[in-house]
Amino acid sequence: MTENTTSNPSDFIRDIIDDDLKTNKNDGKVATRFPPEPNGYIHIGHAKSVCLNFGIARQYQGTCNLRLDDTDPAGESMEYVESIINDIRWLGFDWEDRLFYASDYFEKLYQFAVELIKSGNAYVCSLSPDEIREYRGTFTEPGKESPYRNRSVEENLDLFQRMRAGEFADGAHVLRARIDMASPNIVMRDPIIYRIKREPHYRTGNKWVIYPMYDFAHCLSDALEGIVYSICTLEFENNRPLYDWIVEKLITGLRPRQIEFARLNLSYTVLSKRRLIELVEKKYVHGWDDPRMPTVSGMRRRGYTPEAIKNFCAQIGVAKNDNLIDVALLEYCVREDLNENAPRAMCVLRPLRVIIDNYPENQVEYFECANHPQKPDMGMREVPFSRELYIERDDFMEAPPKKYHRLGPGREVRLRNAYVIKFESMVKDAKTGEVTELHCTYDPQTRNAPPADGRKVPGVIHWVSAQHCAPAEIRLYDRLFGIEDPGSEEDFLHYLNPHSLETLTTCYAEQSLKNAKPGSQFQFERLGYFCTDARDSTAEKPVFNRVVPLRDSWAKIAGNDKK
RNA sequence: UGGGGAAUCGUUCAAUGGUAGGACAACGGACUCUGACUCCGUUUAUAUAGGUUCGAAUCCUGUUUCCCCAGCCA
Repeated sequence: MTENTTSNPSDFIRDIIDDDLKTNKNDGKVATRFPPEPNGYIHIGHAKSVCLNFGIARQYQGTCNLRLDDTDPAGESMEYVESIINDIRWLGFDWEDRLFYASDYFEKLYQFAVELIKSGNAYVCSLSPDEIREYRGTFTEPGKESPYRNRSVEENLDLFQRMRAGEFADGAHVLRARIDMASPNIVMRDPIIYRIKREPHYRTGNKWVIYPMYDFAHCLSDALEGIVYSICTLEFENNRPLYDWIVEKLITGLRPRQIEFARLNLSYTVLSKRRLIELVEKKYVHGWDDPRMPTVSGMRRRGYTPEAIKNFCAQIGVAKNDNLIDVALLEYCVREDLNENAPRAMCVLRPLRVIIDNYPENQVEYFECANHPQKPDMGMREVPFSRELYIERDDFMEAPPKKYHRLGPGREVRLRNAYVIKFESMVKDAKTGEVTELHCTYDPQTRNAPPADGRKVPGVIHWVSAQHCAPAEIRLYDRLFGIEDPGSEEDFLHYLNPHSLETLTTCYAEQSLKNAKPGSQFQFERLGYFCTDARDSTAEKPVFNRVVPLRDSWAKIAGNDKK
C-alpha cells in the first residue's frame, strides 16, 4: 500500500506524455487544465478528472490550470464557481495564480471569429433553428448547404458585428464554421460557433449578447493558455476533428492535443449533472451537499476524506472502456483511511437500559480507553462507568442462536474496555412484550483482565453510562438508489432508495463526544465510521452522519441462517 | 442505418509477440476486549470464427455485442 502512494501511476495518457517527452515533441512542456462549467457542483466523476489533470501536472512538474468554462450564461453562477474552487482546494490541489474564465476570453474569441470570417472559413447563417436541424441531414443522409453559406466576407463581417451590437433577436442569426455539410461526422457539418443569447452573464453582465459555443471556445481557450494536453471524456471524441480544425485555422506554433478517457460511472448513484440537478431541485435530497449525494461537498459532509477520494481515483485507473465502478471500492478506500486515522469511541444507536444489580448505587469508575487499538500515539481517554448503562438493542437476544455471542438469558458478555457482565433477568412491557430493561451482575475481577477461572467470554459489546452520556442524533445513510445502474434508466427517480436516510434521535454517545469538532470523524466501535455534521451539530445535541458502516461478517452469518 | 470509440476474472485496471497479474467483491481459515483491523488461503477472465507465427490477449481477416454523435448545452 505504501508502494501505491509513492510509485507514479501509469495509464495510456501518461504513456502518450512519456512518448512526447522522449521525442521532445513539445519542448518538454506539460500543461493541463480542469475546465468545469459553473452550472452545478462537482462530483466524484469530476474528482477523477481533477486527480488526472492535477496529478499529471504534479508528476511531470508541469502546470494545471483551473478554468471555468462559462460560455453559456444559462444556469451558470458565482455560487457554483465558489463551490468548485472550494471543493478542488479541499481535495488538495492548487492552481496557484492560474485561475481562468473562458468569459475573460470573449473579446479575443470574437477576434478569432472575425479572422475566421475573413479567411472565408465562417459565415453568418440566417436559417431558423428548425431549418438548421433539417439542413443538417441525418446519420445516413448528408446535409444540405445553407443558402447563406456563400455570403461575402463583407456581408458576414457586417452581420456578425451587428449580432454583437444587439441588432437582432435571439436565434435570428448564428455564426457557423464553413466546413463540410456532407461530412459523415455530423459535428463537421458547418457547426455553429456563435449564437445570439440575450441572457445576462454572471460575470460579463449585459456586455455580450452573443456567446461562443463550446467547440469554438474550448480549443481556443486551451491554445491561449498554452495547454498541451486537453484531456476530456469520451463523448467528445466526435468533436476532436473540429477541435483540430479550429486550432489549425487560427493557431500557429504549439497546438494543444485533445485526449479522451472514459468518464466514471459509480454503482447505485447517478453522475449526470442533469440528474443531480433534478434531485436537488425536486428536493429528493436536501441540497447539493446532502451526504447521500456523490458531489464532493456531499461526500465531505458525509465524512469522506480527500485522501480516500484521491486514493479511490488512483485505484480505478484511467482507460477508454465504459465502466461502472462498484461503490464498494469507494467505501473500501474510505474505511482504509478512517481505520488508520479516526479515533475510536462508543455510542449506542438503539439503546436498551441495563442495570448492574451488584454495582454500588453511586459509584463511578473511569476506564482508560485507547483512542486507537493499534496506534498508542493517538492517546487515551477516560470513559465513565456506573450502575446504569445503555447497550445496543441488537446486542441482546431473548432466544439467541448458537453462533450469536452477545447477551442473552444465562449468558455472559464483555463490556468493551470494562467488566464482564452476566444476564440475570429482564423487564418487559406488559402490553407489547418488548424487553425494556435488563438486570445483570458484573464480575469485579474482570477489569482489564480475563475471568479468573479461565472461562471464555467470546462476546464484546459497546456501552455508555446512562448518567454520563450525551444524547445525540444519528443519521444513517445508505445508497441513494436501489439498483446498480440508475443512470441508465430514463425514469431513474423511480429507483430511489426510500431508506437512503434513517434518522435516529434517541442515541447516546459517550461523554467525550460532547466536544467533537464539527466535521471530524470517529469510529464508533462495532458500528462504523461517523462524522460530526458540520451544519446541524450543536454542543447540546451533537449530530453524527454515518460515513460508512464497518464490515460486518455477523450480518452475513445471520443472513445465511435465515435462508 | 453513416461516422467515431470499446471488448481480459462478478467489477475494474494491467500484461506493448514469450509464465494472463493486481485491486475490490465473493468464499474458506487464523487472530482478536471492536463479529472491526491484520494475516493466510481459494474460486473465477482474453466476445467469436478463421489466419500468420516455434509461440498470439497482443498482428491480420471476418462476425457479434456495447457506448457516443442528428442542442443555437458542455
